Amino acid sequence: MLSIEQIRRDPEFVRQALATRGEEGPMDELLTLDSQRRQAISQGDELRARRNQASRAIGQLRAQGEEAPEDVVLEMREVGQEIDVLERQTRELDERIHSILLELPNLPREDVPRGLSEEENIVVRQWGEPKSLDFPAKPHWDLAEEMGIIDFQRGVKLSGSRFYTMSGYGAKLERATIAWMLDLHSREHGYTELMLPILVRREVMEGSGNLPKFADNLYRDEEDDLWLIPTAEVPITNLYRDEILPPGSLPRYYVAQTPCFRREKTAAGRDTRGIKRVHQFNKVEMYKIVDPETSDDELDRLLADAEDVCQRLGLAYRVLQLCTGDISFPSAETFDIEIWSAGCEEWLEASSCSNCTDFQARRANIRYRPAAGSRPEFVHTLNGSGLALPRVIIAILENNQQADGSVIIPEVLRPYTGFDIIPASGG
RNA sequence: GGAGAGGUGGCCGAGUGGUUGAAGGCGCCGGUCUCGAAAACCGGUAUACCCGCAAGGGUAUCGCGGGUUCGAAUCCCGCUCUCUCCGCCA
Repeated sequence: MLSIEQIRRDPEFVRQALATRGEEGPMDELLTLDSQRRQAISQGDELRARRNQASRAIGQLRAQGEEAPEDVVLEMREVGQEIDVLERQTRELDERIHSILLELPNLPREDVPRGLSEEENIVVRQWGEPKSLDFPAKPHWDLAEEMGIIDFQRGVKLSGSRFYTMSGYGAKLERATIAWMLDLHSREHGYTELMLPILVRREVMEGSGNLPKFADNLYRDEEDDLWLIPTAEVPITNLYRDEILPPGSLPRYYVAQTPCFRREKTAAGRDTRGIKRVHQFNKVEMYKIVDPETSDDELDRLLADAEDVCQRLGLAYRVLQLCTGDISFPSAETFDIEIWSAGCEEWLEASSCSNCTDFQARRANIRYRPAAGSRPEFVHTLNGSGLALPRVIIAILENNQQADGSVIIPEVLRPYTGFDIIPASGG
């Protein structure tokens, strides 16, 4: 959420920053509502002050055994009604302002490349060479099906399109990869491992920025109004909701594996084959809660931690800096990591690392106290996939496939899988 | 799902209509004392909003929302959350 103070102070700046994302900020409306709101508050406060004064006087009279003067009581009764009216006005104005603010995305950092579509994203570096095989490379949907480690048909039978099941070596590979990633981040990169609820309340979704704007991409349990998380970022963002973290408690680094649920309504028809885009997938997510001063540096390190995963797996990748129009709703700056996969011959987005600055902190009201006795300030939050499993599995299968239809397991995973090759018939 | 109890400041805990933002204690910060520390003593210690250049002033907040009243932490109603017991259950 953007701060109304900033909008009040420099509406033109905010308008232009939003424009770089292709968003129109209704600044004039906001400013009008804001000034009306402040006026209503002012008047209400004044009347309440009067009433408090009168009531206190009555209290003193009563203490001395005297009656309250009739005319004062009558007058205050009227004042009370005026206060009610002003309070209702204030509440309405508050709600209108709030609902507009909830729909506005974060402002991009200064150095984010300007641009309205993904065409303007910039490749900032590449690691490794895209693998080319000396035999016809199969896409994973063929390869995995032939091996018997992914069953698309039966996934559809259970849950509909874009669901799948894994078995045997495939299921073990995914479990091993998750465990290895969690160990890497928690043991070597300094993150605290979390186990989290994957069903959350409505206000939790608001705090992270998924509601109200992106309700159509979420699954929901109507009866209890619980929502299935699209990423672990959602519950982690809200861990410290409405709290003031004491001095010395930042930075905090977290890592968690959760299933992620996305309806992908908007993407109907895209990537329909294989497991690249599905309704349920596993993801290892890294998350940081940091001092605002440090968030730009923290983003670099977050990205480096995600890159480390690719490097150790021996997956060639490139890092993209997303342009203003392509960064996600709560993000001020985002780098994507795309890994090369030899079968579908594509760069697959396996990680997205974002600095959300104080955007989520404002929504979720997460603050910290820089020093004992000082005023609370909003924290900065960052998140990054470390990594999304299906696309890593795709890349491992497609890049490491052999001419005989088997797949070599990356060395770092072998202690976790307990096997170093998936035979051509591995289900 | 059934029955009961309860939600007060960072924590514990008092408070059933009138200077209660809220006693007391703990914790924390500063000071005195000390070579230093502890103890003791003294002082301070919520958040948000509004007006103001500032100094300062005002308002709100005792789970949330509504009601009664000149006035509500205190009374009434609804909701919510937590705990205990029973039931169910991996």
